[in-house]
Amino acid sequence: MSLADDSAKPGAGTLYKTIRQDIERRILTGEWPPGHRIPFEHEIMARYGCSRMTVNKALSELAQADLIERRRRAGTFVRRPQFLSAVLKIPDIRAEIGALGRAYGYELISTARRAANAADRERLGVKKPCKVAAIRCRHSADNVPFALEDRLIDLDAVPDAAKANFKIDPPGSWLLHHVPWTEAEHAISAIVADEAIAEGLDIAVGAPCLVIERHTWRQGQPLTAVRLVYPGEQHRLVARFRGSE
Amino acid sequence: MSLADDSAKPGAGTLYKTIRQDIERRILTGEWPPGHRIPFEHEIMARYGCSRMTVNKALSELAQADLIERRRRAGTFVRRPQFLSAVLKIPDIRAEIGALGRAYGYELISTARRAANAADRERLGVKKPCKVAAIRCRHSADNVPFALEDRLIDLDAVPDAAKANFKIDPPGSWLLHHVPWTEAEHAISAIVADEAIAEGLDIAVGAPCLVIERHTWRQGQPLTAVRLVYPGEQHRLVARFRGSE
DNA sequence: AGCGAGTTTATGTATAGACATATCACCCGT
DNA sequence: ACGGGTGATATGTCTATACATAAACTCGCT
Repeated sequence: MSLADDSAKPGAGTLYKTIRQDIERRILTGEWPPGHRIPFEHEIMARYGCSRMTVNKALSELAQADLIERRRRAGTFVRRPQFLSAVLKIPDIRAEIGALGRAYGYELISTARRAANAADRERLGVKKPCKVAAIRCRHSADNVPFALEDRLIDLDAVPDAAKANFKIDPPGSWLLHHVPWTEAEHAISAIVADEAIAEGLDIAVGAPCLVIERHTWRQGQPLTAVRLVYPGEQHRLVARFRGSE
Repeated sequence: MSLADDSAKPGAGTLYKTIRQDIERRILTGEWPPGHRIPFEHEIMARYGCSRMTVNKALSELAQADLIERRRRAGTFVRRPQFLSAVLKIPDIRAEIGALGRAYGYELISTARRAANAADRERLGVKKPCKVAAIRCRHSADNVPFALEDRLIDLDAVPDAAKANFKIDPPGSWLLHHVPWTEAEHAISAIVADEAIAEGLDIAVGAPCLVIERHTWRQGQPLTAVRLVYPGEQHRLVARFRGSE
């Protein structure tokens, strides 16, 4: 349209991305604070001299990323600051250690297959009787203990797990590559090492440990429950968050 | 129309959502495993009797959610299993306690304003001299200590913080509502309580504690660094992940 | 065989127009 | 004042079409 800024920034290449980034920038710098009403689609389309669908695509993506909220008839608004959230990536331990450039070691401590007792069912969150596999193992990096794992697998939900050989491959890696999941829940807490943990991790009794408990489901059906214990002062979980790439 | 399955599932309401969910279901159940090529857009549009733009909208959203990968000329493919990742929501502590239905208490322990010393600059990650605010405070729930907070704020980046009154409102809440941020990094670890922490949290020396260290930036500029210490056996961080709603 | 140019193809972006739908704002009657 | 009906309006979905672009494939030349 006529104005000098028509050239705009070619930093994006495509129009809708330019629009999206322009709006994102205004939100992130605080120029448009939370609650602020963003111009209507027809205003933006006039401003950039494009069609409504193009504006709509930019705004839809921002809405999908939870940066803005759209209300029919009312308009589009900058969302109140979300909870400070972060994507916590908890990779397969073998891959994690490999990524650190250290030698991965794995040791199966015990394995059992049994009909689920009350404690197993409670832990997995299943009501009906089922068979489970119970596995304990240890991961190490450069021959230094890295984490202890205590896992239950619902063999009715994951029958293939009965055939898998966990003497060589850790169950976490096997499951991640063979079993699709739809929901996962992590709980992170801190404990002090008791005698068994101290011995397993080669640390002092009373040393702090980080505990991650993870439950995984597929379509509401429990698959596995795992408890990982890390030496707390040596291990850190790091999560980084960027406001939509 | 014509085919029996045209009725499909009205569970979505709109066509593109139906398409999106149909594909999502096939991926999540493993019917279309990682690496599998999804039908071409023209095939899907024939299958549902709709226009290409509608199919494209469904696929674009799945691509934005990282469930599929699209390659020109080659087609659309189911992505390999991502890292087991979870969105860890770390809310403002006041809101967190309020959500638990408990009474929030806040106590300012100490506050200082000074030119940043070497340790401050190291911790914030700034190189140039600047002024900082250093705040220590305690959060409690139902009069039971909940967390200790030790925070640095870069006053050059957040000049308004100099005027804020942290005697009544916790700095985390104030920052969350007044300062837009673009990047955050969390590190989670476990420690045992030393004497100062034990006294502050009213727990025993040697008890396990969960530590969250958070750094926040705006456009690469450090804003604040905070260290939160929680009683480790009472507090759990919970993160739940669903495969795109 | 090896290599480069041209062709094909699936996705990527954009358009103008249409109808649907949720809601807010206003007006009107009680 | 209050409640209900009604119209205006911004977003939500969808279509049919067009051209751009990147990458894989084909083919022919050396």
